[in-house]
Amino acid sequence: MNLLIKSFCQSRRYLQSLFLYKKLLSISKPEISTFSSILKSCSSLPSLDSGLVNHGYLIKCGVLDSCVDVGNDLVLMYLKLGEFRDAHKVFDEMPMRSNKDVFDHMIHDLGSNHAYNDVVIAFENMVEFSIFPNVHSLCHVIKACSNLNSIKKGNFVHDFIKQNGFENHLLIMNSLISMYAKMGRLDLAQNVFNNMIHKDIVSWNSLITGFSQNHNSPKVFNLFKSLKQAKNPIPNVVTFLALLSSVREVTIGTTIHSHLITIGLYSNLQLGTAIFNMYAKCERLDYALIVFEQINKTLVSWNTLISAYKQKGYAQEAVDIYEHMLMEPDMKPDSFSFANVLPAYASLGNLKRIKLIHSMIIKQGVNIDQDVVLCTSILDAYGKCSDVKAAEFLFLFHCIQKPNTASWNAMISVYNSNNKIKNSMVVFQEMICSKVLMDCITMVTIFQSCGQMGLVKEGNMIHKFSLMKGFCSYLIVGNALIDMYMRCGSIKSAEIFFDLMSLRNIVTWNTMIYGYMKGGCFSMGVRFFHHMQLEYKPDSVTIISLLQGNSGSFLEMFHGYILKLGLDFETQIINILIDSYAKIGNVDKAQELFERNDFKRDQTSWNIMIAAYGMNGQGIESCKLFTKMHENGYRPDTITFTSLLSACSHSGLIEEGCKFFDLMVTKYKIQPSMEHLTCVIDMLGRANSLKEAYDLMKNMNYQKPVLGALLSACRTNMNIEVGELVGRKLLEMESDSFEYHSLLSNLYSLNDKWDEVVEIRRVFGNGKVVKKLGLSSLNS
DNA sequence: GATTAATGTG
Repeated sequence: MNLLIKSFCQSRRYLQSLFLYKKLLSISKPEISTFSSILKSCSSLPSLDSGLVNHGYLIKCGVLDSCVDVGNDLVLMYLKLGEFRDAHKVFDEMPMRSNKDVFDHMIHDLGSNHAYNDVVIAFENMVEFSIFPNVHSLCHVIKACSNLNSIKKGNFVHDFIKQNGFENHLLIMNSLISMYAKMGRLDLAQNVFNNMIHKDIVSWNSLITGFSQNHNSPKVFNLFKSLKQAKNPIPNVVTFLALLSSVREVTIGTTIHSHLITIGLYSNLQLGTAIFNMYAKCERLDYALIVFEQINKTLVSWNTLISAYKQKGYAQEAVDIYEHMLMEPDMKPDSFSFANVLPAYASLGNLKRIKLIHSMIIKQGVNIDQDVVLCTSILDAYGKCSDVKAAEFLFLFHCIQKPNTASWNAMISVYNSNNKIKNSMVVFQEMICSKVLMDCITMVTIFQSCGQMGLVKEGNMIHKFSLMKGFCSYLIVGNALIDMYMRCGSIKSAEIFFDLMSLRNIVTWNTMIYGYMKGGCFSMGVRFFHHMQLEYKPDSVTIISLLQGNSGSFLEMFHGYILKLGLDFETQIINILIDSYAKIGNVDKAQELFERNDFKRDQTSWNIMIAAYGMNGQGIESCKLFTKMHENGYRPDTITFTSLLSACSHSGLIEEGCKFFDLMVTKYKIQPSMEHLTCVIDMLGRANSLKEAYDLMKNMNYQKPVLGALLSACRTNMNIEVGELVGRKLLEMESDSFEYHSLLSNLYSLNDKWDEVVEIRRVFGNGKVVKKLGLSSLNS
């Protein structure tokens, strides 16, 4: 029975342990170690009543007089229950206080269990009862304050330290530096550091790391210089890790890299990872890859590589690396790998893989409830692939434990990208009510919501809100604000804010130009284009912005600007020109640019030219170019096939299109995207093979937007058989969708199936369908 | 029993 009680307690089944304990008392006297389990149960439940009863029993049977451990456990129980006076009383009355530092023990216990709040409370009570903590406890308390991010509590501990002569204690001072640094109070950290008479390498490292984590590179390098001048202590691995993460220029990085080779630290695994991460951040993925190949590969280094490629926008490469890693023996992805690769799959629109990873995460027993970062990553991935329900589910049932700023932002962004702006606004309001802090990205995202729906009134209110909170002085927020006003058609408001900005960048100018051109104010757009050149050289985004709206008739004029600026050698800009000429139907000019001898074609150029032929009805040329692209050593990607399939579908090349689709799936292993499937449905629809299309969808797990397209195709083809299958499936997935109800009942009505129309109308309930279809006679 | 330490989400 004693054993069973202990095991119940260990598996956190405290009620059962207490229940069994009561039974045990009626039979015999428990073992000493059982008391400790029971006291733990009382404090964990928590149940003060049971605690008091047990205390009484322990006094009655005299255990407390003979056994110090049980006494300590009793003190601990009262402390955890928040009954500090009782705890102190028991402590005071203990006849054998051989183990005086029960409080210190407890702080150690609580600290190791990350119960930071309790650590601080225990410490405050020690101070109140004049029990002197030891050095170890103080270190725990400092760490606890830092994790709680409470400057008030931190100051309290610091005062205690000053008043009690711990000021020359190296460990404690180092902990204080680190605490202030983690709170972002580098001023206070520097103060502590300056006042230290003896400093060791940890003191220096704590401060340097602090500045490095707060993105203050100049300070990091200055401190390093001082450290070298002081000649003592000698920099170590930790120093260089901080240094490397502050490097922004590849030349400096290379210097450190070679220095590390000279002093023989290069073989250090952590440093190796930090070195190639540094190269990746300095836009030198080529160097990064070389270093990665040189060092011993660990899970961390793989994860870092995936993250580097993903962050630089190379989603396909990130995915390839991840899949390569899976092939390595003994390399099992962890939550870092998943959080890194999910956004890559999301930007490739690969819902199937996202679901697969989600199930892998569950199978591996990773607890996403405890991992906000991972949960947010999955949520966002679903959102980007239009699975809003899955994203909502994750937010509500997993992130809800502790959604952070990023989770909230992700949820707003999910609604934005799926055109559910009303929901974006609701989430934003809920976010204001929650205790989570907002940041610049929150503001940028919510301005996107307003801009997308033209909600100028709301946008204006949130503008005031962010002025109040001080977000408007950040460039990204200001730029988003201008974009919002422009999209809402409030050009005047955008201009006023633009004039007031104390700091602008090229994005600011591009946003203004984009807004003017999109809004049809061509002459203002051109004026800004000229004006910006006093400060910035136009980039590809500027050119795209110029070519917005119905500015096609100005294309030749803009082409002239580009020539004058000498930008006609930049691949990205030529790509845009090809695309623009194609869009106004001048495929010859597009072809001329593409075939120019000095044009450095890239993958995108080929994709764009394939699409250019396609949108002008020259599907056969698209197919020829596809072959040529292949001959030139380019591997077609998902966008190539989007262009190719839509070219085939536009030009009625049904057989070719279906062949390319098979090629894409079987040879290139590319997961069909929504666009691919929509093209295929269109083609099969023309061939009146909608049943085949439906079977294809079955293998794609029925993605809603694609099914919607299929239903439309059925309506066009008057195919009631397949249409019914698809329509019913869609309504099964989203029964309240007006769009699907209306599509299905439209199909029925076209086939004169009026009973079904009425049934659909009855299920949907509010008569909207009928009204929209102009069938008001049925309403009466 | 203790202080700095390579990879993650929007």
